[in-house]
Amino acid sequence: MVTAMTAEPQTKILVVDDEQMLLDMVADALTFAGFAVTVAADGITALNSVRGERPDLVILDVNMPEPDGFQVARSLRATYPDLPVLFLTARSDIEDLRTGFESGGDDYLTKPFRLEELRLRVGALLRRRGSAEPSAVMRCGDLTMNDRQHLVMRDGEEIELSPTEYRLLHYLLSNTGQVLERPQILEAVWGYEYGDSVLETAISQLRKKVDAGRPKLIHTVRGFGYALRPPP
Amino acid sequence: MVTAMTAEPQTKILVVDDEQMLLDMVADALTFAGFAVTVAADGITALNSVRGERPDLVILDVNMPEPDGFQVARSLRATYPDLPVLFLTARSDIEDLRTGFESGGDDYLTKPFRLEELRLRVGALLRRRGSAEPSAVMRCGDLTMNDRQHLVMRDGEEIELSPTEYRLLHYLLSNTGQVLERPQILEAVWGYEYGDSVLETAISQLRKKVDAGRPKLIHTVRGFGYALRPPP
DNA sequence: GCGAAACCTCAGGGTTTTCTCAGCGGCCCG
DNA sequence: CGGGCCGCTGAGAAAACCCTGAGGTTTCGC
Repeated sequence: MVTAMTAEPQTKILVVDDEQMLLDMVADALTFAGFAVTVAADGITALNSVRGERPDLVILDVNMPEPDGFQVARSLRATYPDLPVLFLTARSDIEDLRTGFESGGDDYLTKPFRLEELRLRVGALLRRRGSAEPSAVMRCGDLTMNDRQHLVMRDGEEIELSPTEYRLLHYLLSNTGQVLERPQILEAVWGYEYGDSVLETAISQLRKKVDAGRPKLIHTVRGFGYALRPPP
Repeated sequence: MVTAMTAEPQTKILVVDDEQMLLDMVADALTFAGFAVTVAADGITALNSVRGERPDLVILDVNMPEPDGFQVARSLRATYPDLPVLFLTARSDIEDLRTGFESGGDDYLTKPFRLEELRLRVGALLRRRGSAEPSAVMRCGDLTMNDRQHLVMRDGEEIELSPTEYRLLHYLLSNTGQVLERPQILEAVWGYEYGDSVLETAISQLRKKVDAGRPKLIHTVRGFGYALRPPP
């Protein structure tokens, strides 16, 4: 791997677009502006790339096959609530705009756009985010999750989780104390179009691993949803 | 009659523009969207207003006499680095855009724009800031309800409620002091097509848990309905 | 390709919650 | 003072809600 030898921790940006030409253009412009740019041509690749690369910002084309930009954003939002997302789209439809912001986007740029404007908006988003970087370890009682190392521990013992279980717990942890309604969780962790049973099964599994014997952290709030709460 | 969605402890927005008509339009739209809106017609007034009102977000027209939008923004940035700023402008000049972001703006919208888009962008900025976080605690005397945590307490003690009881109390609390007629409550909590008996039973249950021994909060208004009132 | 792990669906069963109903008691007005 | 309306409350049946295990399919690693 011959990537940058700069000692300076470069800001990483992931650009996702299935249109090769646009992808190149955007990537070049941002690279020229001094960012470390990674690219992905589809949603799945993008999600994997985020997991691996840990970019500081993601630029998403809305109009893609498979998981479109919105779906990718929702998925990201579940696991990385603080990761800024900027949408690119050809349609300037107000409906799209709404969908974009509702799936957790931070900015929205319609094609054709000036590369300069993109650069400026990226700058504004990054400036904001810089100030509020929390530690990567989340906690609730004696349960901890180190997201960088992908390590979950309860009372000193490591807990092994499947990907879905991990994402679910991550979502619960990043909203500790709050009661989360089922559709909300489903949307964040699965990305909609699933029934409640999926959630219930996952919760059941998760409890077996997390709340085994020990005091309960995962609480059912009948009629509403679930909540992660410390014991006292 | 609009049957309001949620009564958030309102988020405050300051709108600054020297064009009266536009100012009104924007202010109205945001008020309708549920924000507490303050207005200012010039930069100086705006700066004073920020000091006094502590808004959660500022919308600035760029093109104003005296201190223009950019100058106001720079001024604000010095004292309130975390206060999000959104620019409005007639010129879509790239130079302006640059100046805007460089003076600390967080977003930039060129006229003409759709009010809906403004609303969405405002939402996105607030979400980031965490300001959209409604403290979400309602109160009546020594009774409190934290809606996010689904936690109801009276005089320091936790009270456990069933879903219906919770929804009912939530509705009463968000209309504290008012006399609510039965059909109104039924529609809000049950969604009609039920008889009065259902309400009466629920009220009865609720009283047992909320007004146990202590001074009455839930009052019957004979011939009309019910009201939640703090003791004198 | 093969096997294992992960995932979704589905149905059975235990609990809690909610609705209905009917009797009781108090308030208002004649 | 008494009748009639209105609202309160308890009990039981019905419904809703949630948990869990099993089975079949897809995904992933080797």
